[in-house]
Amino acid sequence: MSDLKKVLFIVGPTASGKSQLSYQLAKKFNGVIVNCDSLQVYEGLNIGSAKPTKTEMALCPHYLFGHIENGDEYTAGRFRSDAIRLLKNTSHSLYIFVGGSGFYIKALVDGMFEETPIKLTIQNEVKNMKSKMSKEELFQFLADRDPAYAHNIHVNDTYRVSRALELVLSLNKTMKEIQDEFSSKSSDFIYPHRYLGVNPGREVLRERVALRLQKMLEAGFRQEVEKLLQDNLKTWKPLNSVGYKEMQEWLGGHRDERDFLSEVIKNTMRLAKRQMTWFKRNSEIEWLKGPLDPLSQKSIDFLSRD
RNA sequence: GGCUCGGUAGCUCAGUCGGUAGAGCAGAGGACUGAAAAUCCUUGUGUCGGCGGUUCAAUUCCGUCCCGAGCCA
Repeated sequence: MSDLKKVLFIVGPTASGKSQLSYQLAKKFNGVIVNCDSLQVYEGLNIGSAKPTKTEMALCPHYLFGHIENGDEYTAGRFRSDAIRLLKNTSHSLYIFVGGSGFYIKALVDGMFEETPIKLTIQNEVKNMKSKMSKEELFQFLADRDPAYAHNIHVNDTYRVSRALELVLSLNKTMKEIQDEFSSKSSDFIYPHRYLGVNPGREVLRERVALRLQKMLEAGFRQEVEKLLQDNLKTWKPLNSVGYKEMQEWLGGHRDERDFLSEVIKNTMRLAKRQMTWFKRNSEIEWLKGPLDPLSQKSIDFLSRD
């Protein structure tokens, strides 16, 4: 019955007006909203992640928002399986995936290899190497086992070097072999889909980001982070993301309010840029300057047909 | 009004014993296969304040003017 279901992706940089567009389209074409943002999946990250409010969520069904407990780890792979399960197990005709996490969207549409749990011994081995070797030595160690993948990444990117080492040592295969093994299987993502992109341009975006940050503070962003810190989540990785990181520094007395504001705006703009780098590569995206721009006939046809 | 110190990239500044200049930050571009709002890479032409003078050659020396800061009247 999957042929009755279709998927619309609404992508674009943070604060571009994606949500607004998604609500208009959900209403007009009777769609449901699915989250495609790596932070909004967490239960306790509401204000700072710009998650839709309760009022907004009441407008139509929402999925994959806040379904992960604080302190838990989430990944692109889990997002992919959550999204596929959702598509299989529910029966709406239009799923509107909204969010700025390009990696998650790619994982969903293009697929990913099966999750491989990394044995504790290997985790420790890599951790150990990381602390004892220089990053050049660590990189060389990977390059000896997987020259092709090492060629793709940079010596300084110890995050990717370590991750690749864990996989290569666990499976005793190169990254390319691991990835190829996957591509020989067909993707589960079989639904007809289209992409709409919203990007108002840098200047407008900067204003929107600044305004949104003010609103976040008024809505209690400080208190949200204070509570997370009380719950002993200081080292939880999502709290290292834009806004949450700077808020911790402000609360800890390492910045004042002015400094906090300018730093968050700057880092949000950088995030927007990285998000756009991801989306520019996808030539299927139909770009709008704002949520009120008219859609192309092709998109309207896609959304209208049953 | 006099004296002193400054005026070099969007910002803060370095430098050239005369051969047209470079750092940090900001900005821009990019990569991305389980932290992705993360992680990482690449990227600096600017009337060296204006106008004259000396010189083969001036951002650099000299004169003068403009602007800023400070001190003295």
